[in-house]
Amino acid sequence: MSKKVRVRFAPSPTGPLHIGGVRTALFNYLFAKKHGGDFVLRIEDTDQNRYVEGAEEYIIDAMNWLNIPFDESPNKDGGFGPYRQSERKDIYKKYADQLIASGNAYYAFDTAEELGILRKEYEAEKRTFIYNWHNREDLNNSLSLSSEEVSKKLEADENYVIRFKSPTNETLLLNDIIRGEIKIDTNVLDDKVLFKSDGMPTYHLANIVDDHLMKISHVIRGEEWLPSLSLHVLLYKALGWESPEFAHLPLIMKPIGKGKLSKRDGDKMGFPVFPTQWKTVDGETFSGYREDGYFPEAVINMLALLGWNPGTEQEMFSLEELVESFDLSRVNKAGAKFDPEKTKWFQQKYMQEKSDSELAVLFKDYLNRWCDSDLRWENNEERLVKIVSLLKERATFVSDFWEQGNFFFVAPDSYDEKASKKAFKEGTSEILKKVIELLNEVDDFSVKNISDKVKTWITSEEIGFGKVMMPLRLALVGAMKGPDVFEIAAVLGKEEAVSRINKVIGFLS
RNA sequence: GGUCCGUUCGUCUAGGGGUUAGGACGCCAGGUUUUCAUCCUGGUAACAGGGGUUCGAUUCCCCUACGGACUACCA
Repeated sequence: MSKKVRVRFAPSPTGPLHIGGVRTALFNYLFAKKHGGDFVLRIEDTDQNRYVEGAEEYIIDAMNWLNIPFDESPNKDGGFGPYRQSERKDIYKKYADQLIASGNAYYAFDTAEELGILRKEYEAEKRTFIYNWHNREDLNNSLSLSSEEVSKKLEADENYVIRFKSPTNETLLLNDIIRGEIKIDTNVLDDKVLFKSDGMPTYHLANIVDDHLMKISHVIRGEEWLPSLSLHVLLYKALGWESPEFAHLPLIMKPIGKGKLSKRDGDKMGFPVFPTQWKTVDGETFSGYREDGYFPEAVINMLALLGWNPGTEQEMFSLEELVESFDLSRVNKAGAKFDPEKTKWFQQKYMQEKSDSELAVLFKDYLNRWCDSDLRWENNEERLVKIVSLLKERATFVSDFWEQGNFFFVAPDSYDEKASKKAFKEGTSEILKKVIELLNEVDDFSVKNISDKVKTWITSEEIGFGKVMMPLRLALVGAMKGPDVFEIAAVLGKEEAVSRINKVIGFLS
């Protein structure tokens, strides 16, 4: 590649960035880094009506959480700014004028209402209304009007838009890195609005101008843009510019049902579609992966493998490994249904890979945030690391440490009903009293010492393990779950363990 | 409706003219763990249909069906 690789992620700040957008950003990032290029964030806010407060901050915050840094953004000028289209407003008109001068565009004075009525009429006759070569001479524009009339309207400050004059009878050969060659008959194209009556360019114009001015080499975007590709290529040609290369990514679809994943699907089906939580001004809340306890590595890994694969059987990828392996030619053409289960699986894998001390810090943070402050031992680091190590293999989220191991902090105040029936029998009280005796005889309350003591006794008395272990577990935990009983006892300490056993004995009598 | 894109297990996917069509998630079964989970082993399950081309097609071509996107002075 002779030209420096520069790609951009160009979201519109109309709300939170959903998982499909994140993947587009990720693929752009991977491609840029793979080729030693730049990754640019450009905010496409040419539609003032749809602007949502906080959306831009959301995007940056979410990408930060995911550890995908931008080389250039509104906060980090790399010599191609500004990076918000609203701040580039003055740039675009000149190019629209240039297109009019060269005969590639024209003024149109039809109002939105007039066109709306026309569309309805066409629809009623089961015809399709397209503003292009077949009717533009009959509509209200600088092609149908005399130049005097046009000048008069312009001087009178009448509202107008600038439309692209699509060529006729041409066959366009477009190239997409992922899809290959696409043939388009220019006669089916419509004369898209390039410049709106509010003085702002539409996406189409702004996009081309900015990509050119920012020296973007590759445009990697969602498949929903494929139908506009011909317009964009035509615009580059009309402006006399070299067109970047294009890659249109497959869409992410709903896990069940039809259509592409939309923002409300997540909370309806029980999984997040946003990287981080989002609250609307009306107070509606959309859940996010961050707040639901996912690690960013897990989200990235899952997203990378949605629509792309390395061609090997490797599934776990760090960001660095993704950069290393990524290749646009291995991106799929077909849309992919989103699978929340697979995300959970990745999360679990990353959970297992984290060190105990790292997890202890996260768990402590969780405890401080969500649990009563009078929890015993909460500030004992060593103990937390131990607890986390015992609980890790049965945890997917940090919150599972609490759900799976709250008995480490709080004595059970009830005993699982089903398990009680199985464990609490005639003679259980006597057995537990003996266990207390045994525990009291242990000086160094280590797992090995406790275990040896109790097991030796069970074997010599021929009582049967179940009769001892089940009530003991219930006494310490309150249910038939959790790590090894002796591990738990050791963490609790002699005093607490004995106290809990005594509690059961009291409960049984 | 029109235009364009697509179609391999339920899902994500590998493969590609001759394969027992491979992996992963999920699910099921067995083993380990004197609990639960983890873990291990095994199992279930797919080339949308019809025509060509070819000695041979899941793979190449065409048609149909189905799915998707777009069809705004939104991006």
